[in-house]
Amino acid sequence: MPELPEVETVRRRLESSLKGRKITRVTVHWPRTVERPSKVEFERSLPGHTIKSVKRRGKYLVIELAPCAYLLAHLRMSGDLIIGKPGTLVSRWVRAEIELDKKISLQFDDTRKFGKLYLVKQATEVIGKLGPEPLDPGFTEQNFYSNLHQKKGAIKPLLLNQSFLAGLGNIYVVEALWRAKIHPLKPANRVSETASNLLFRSIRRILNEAIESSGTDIGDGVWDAGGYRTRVYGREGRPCQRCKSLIKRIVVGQRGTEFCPSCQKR
DNA sequence: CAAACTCCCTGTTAGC
DNA sequence: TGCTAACAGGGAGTTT
Repeated sequence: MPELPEVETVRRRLESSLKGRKITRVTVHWPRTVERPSKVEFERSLPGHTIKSVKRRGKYLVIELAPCAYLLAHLRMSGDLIIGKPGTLVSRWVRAEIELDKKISLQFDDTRKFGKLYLVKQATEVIGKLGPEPLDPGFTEQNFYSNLHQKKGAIKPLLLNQSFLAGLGNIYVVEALWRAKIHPLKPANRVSETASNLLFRSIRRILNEAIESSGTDIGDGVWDAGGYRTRVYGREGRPCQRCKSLIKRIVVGQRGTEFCPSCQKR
């Protein structure tokens, strides 16, 4: 499911096609896909804008427009953005189509309808409360540890909290905790500085590797086109790749959580 | 403040 | 074989 590496993959794929294009027409097929403003406002306001840049913040795609507006997309579970031809839908699940000049169209493909589009004056209206960007060079392991140290809840739900750290979802949190040998239920404030530093580096390494592989191969026909192979996620009952113990699965914060019972101690 | 639950959805799968 | 119910998932919002 699209987490930071998958959104970054989409961003890289779209950037060159979209930059400099002018929006000519917008058609929304599933109104609830547009979170803000209304479907009608969205369709009416967007045409005439030109795309200045295509960026990413956490799991959001941030498209900067001229004059002064932002188009943001959150892919949630099954969303994808695909370049196609105007009027020719790339799948039966296209929820919105944004036609551009040069006869191309940006199509929001989303089987489960959880994805969202936003048209706002300021990007901060949508992404203002996000936590630090894990790959931002200005975000250090010292910053990470001092934030972590103040939290008393379990580490796993904390890492999924987008206002604590932006961009991680279930897959990469499970992978990072395994790599750093930390139990998903371990209270954040009881993670040592050494372990916190290792976790920080594990998160970065996993995200970088996944971006290089164009995302994960997990998913049932949706979002499995990447080459990143998980070591623990989705591998309950199979041997740990470090110690051969069998991977266990528990539920933490209503989410399935695989871990190695002997490598990852509480 | 933190944890638990609800909602939004559909394709897949386990169970009968 | 064919059906139904359960399930997965992100994250905002609500309740405990």
